[in-house]
Amino acid sequence: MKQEVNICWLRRDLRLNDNAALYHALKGDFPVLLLFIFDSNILDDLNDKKDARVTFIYQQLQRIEKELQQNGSSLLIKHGTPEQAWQEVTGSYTVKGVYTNHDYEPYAAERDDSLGEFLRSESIALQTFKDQVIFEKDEVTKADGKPYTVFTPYFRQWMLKLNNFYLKAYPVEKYMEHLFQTKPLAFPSLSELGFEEGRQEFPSKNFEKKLASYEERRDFPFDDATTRIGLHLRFGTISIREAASAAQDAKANKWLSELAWRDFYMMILWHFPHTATQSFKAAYDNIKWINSEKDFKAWKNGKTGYPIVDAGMNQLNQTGYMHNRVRMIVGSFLTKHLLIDWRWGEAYFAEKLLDYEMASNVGGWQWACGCGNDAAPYFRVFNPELQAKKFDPQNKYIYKWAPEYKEEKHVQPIVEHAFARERILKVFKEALAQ
DNA sequence: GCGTCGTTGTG
DNA sequence: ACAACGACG
Repeated sequence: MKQEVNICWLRRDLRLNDNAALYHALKGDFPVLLLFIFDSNILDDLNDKKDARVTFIYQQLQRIEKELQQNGSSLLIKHGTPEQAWQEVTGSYTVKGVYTNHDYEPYAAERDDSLGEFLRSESIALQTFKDQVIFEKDEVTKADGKPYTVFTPYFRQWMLKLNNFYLKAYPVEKYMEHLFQTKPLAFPSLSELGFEEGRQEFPSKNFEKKLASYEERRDFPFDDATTRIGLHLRFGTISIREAASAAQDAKANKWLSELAWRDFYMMILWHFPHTATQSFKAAYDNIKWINSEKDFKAWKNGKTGYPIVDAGMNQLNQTGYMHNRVRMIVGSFLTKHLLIDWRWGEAYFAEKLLDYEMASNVGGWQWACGCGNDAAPYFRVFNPELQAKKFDPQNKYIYKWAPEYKEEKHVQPIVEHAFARERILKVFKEALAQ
């Protein structure tokens, strides 16, 4: 005899508190069973079997399972394509309704569209909610209803619209007794999923103490002045509402604006999904990239001969993290000094960054290269030495991550700055004239 | 008919 | 936080 349940499908919202879909599910008419799918469409593309992000997700699910068991419930875990997984779920339970939170990436949007179709054919309602941003796709628009493509006016509107109601937590705790009551369900091991335990150390969720000095110190990569919550926002282990209210309480407007950048890029990716793989400014896809494999390898391995670039790439390779100021420098260097396609850099960050998030990563790379909406102009070429002098004046960051530069004998730069600058100005000008 | 005051709903 | 609504005088 199949049991009647509402399903709440967790994806990038791995928490039981302040969760929009879970709140609405628990207020529905049937007991709520939480579902997580290890999506083979995504996992099969990961080359590293010790991918730290998989380890992180796995740990978070273990924590959620513990919380659910304390409330007499258990997490339903599936492994396979979403189609297969949903066939199994609807085969084992009488699913009365499905609740899930919006995901704005092109793959996710397609996946959820086809789930909606499948559920409709089974006469099951799918209800979806805004959860991972403060304002989503159509909430902050120009007067004519069209999406903003420039951040500054977008942010002005975003701030005008912000009020305490949008920052209020969904009181999920009050409705926990509406969870589906069950003996613990099967919990696969990491190796059954085809993975091994990777890096264990993850940034803490204790970000509030960083807010006071954030604006003043955020651009100095040696300082531990940024909050490092990108990973937690990526997987929803910190609620965006909690983050934004903390920013308001601390009057940390610069940091709040960074949360708005995140909303902005997700909104852009939703309205312009082609920008995941193509330049926002189409003319920039005419650029004749050199795309030297040798130079790309040198960049990846921190062997460009530019201390700040090499230090950044070493930090990324060793920790899965790079300070944002340095992300801008290495991004500018790859695209403008080496004339390598921003997509190559984007893909490398996607592979390495613990806090990888498509909208922000694509947005950041297109910004660095100049081909994005509201991007740095193409003729602004970061001078890596001046950037280092300004933001790492005592070489503390450089010596920490690229100690070889403590030695007197210098590594030969793979390209000379003045030459590279002239070259890129010419190449970009030609491409944009077409 | 109209201003005001409390209540309700909203993400 | 704010708007919409309805009761009240």
